[in-house]
Amino acid sequence: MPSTARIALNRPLRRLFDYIVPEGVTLTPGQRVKIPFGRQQAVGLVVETEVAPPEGISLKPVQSVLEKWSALPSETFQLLSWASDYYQHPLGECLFTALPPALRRGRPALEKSEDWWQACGNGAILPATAHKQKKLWDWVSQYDQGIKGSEIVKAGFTRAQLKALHDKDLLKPATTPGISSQSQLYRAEVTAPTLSPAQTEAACQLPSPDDGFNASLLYGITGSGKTEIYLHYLKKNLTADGQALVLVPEINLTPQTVARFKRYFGERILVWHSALNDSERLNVWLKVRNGEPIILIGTRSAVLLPFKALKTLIVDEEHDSSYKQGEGFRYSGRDVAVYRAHLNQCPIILGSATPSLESYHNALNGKYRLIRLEERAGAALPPSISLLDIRSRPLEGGLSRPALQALQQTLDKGNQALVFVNRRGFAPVMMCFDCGHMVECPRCDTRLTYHRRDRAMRCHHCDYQTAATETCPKCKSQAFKPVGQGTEQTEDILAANFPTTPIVRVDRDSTQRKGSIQTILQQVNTGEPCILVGTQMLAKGHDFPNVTLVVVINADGGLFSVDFRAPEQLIQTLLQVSGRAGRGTKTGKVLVQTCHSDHPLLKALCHGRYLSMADQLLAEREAGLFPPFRAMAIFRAEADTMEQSLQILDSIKRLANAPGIEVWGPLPALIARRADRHRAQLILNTDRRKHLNSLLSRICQTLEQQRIPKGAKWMIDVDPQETG
DNA sequence: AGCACGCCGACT
DNA sequence: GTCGGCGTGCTC
Repeated sequence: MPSTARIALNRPLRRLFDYIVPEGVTLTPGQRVKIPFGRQQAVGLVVETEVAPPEGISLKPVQSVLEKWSALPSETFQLLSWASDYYQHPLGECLFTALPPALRRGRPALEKSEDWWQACGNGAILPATAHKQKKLWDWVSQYDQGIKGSEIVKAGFTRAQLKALHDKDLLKPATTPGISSQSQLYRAEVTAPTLSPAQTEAACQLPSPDDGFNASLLYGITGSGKTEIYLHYLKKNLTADGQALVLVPEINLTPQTVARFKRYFGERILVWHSALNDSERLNVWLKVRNGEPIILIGTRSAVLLPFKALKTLIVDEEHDSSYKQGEGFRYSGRDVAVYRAHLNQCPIILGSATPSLESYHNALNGKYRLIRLEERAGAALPPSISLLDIRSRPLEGGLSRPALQALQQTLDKGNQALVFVNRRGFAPVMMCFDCGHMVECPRCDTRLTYHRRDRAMRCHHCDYQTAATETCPKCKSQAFKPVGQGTEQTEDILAANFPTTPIVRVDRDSTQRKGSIQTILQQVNTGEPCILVGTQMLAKGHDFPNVTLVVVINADGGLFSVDFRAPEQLIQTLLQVSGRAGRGTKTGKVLVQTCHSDHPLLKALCHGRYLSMADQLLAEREAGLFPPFRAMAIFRAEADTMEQSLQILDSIKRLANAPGIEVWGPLPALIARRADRHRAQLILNTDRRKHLNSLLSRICQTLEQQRIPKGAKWMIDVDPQETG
């Protein structure tokens, strides 16, 4: 009697499909197979073997087995199954995200561009005139396991000769799996970095790898040297045959960061990020899968890779919101990393100068060990932060007199300054002072941002743009003016006030135009006096040793937001950007312009104690019944009309009626219409996470059975980052 | 997600 | 009379 295997496909289906396992074939979970599916053929991943065949369905047999080994070793397979259930995303799609694109498409698991060749047939049949081809055939023949195409080219043959022999069936692609050469010696001779007394003390508190699962929250203020601690930890604790994963936000994965790790670990360092092409991804994936003792520095999705010998995890800037995937399989890279460490019984270090309230809460309740590093490396002191009340003060490009004076003084001393503006473009709104008209996006419920450099009006929520006009498009009045500040405007005002000083603007627009952020920052790296103007981009991951003054144009945006995470995010951003000041031996100063200088949060900011602010914010979260005290999930819907979206969510609300589950909504999203799609959401909130998970499971299963109106879509977001 | 089957408008 | 629009139904 033939056995039956349950197989997952890379389709948005919350179900699996059963196939007959051919005689003489044994399958294991995570193994790649080719299967017939409807009229097509597809790549599948084995989920379960020896299952009872369903009744009344005639099963098709597995067509072929792509490799003998499992693409997803058991620990990785368990991790992905857990994530599929936790985030309520179809198992098939979750499993396939752990494969590089080439393997998803059913390509062979061979080092790509590293094509392998084997000799076959008899080279003697070649005519005497083809002596070069004969030579190539003889040469390849000596390698029983096959040889890489690149080696063939290196040996002085051409691709054309290779192809000629392939056509004559004298060479064939090698079928050996791409198990490449095992461990070389990796920079064992370079010793761990020297730590300061404070760093040493922190490092001593980190767990030994033999302690099994152990999560540490490394709270290290900016400039305290967390990276040295990571390097030191890996150097001291990672054995020669172990693998390690260092997760970083995309923006922090710079050549400098990688170079720093390579100084200590040489070729043992590999990277994983969005800029890799398919063959690079495949090659890294194979090394990870083969258990080569690598240290992988990667962004979010690296946490899903099939490590064979993972011994240590590090999540740098663990508070960073980019760890949460914002679409499709909406997992949190940080949270999956913690679960992975747990599965693997290995240590994990979460590092941040501004820990997330979730992680901090876990540290307070003893789940994580809290390690504090509140001293800057070297002689540097933390920057002093002060508020600048701008009520009834005249502003120029958003800058008050005292701020301009402070900038002047900084430049006079030969130092650099940074001006933080939270909006790109020239002005976030164009308004007519005669008829009151404001230019809106025709597809979204938003205003168009004025980009003066390009004479364009752009929507920052879709790709709409139109030419800017001199007069009001509605009443043709001349009294048509920009309202509010953007980076372009601040740049202009600074240029007018400091005509001899270089002004360097850093935002998505300027970096897109001039290539990388690195090129733009060359100017700053000279150390000569200059003023940096920019958005969020400046707040993360860059060191500016000569910047001694940071001016924050306006801090009030996040103070009264409807999003419960807004205050936390505001404080984090302000502290991150403050951390740019006074990195070298010079003490930094931060001026925060605000209309609410008596706001408790901003007052606390001046005392610069992040954890005491976090305590305060946690108390507010607890009072408001928000995470991390409660579990939260959001159903979102989008459709051609708001009625449709609300209707879908209303039907979900009926399904969600269960004891202990609070349901808020449905309500239109903060930006209700985006790219002509009408969006709404339904919030589920509870103190019973397990209960919520099984409820979500039932709802999603039911929803999948129901048919949804044509243009409409629903999605589920567990532990949402954004509630707007 | 694909992909086919299936019924209604403008073309050789 | 056909080509093709995308509605809906299914994939072991």
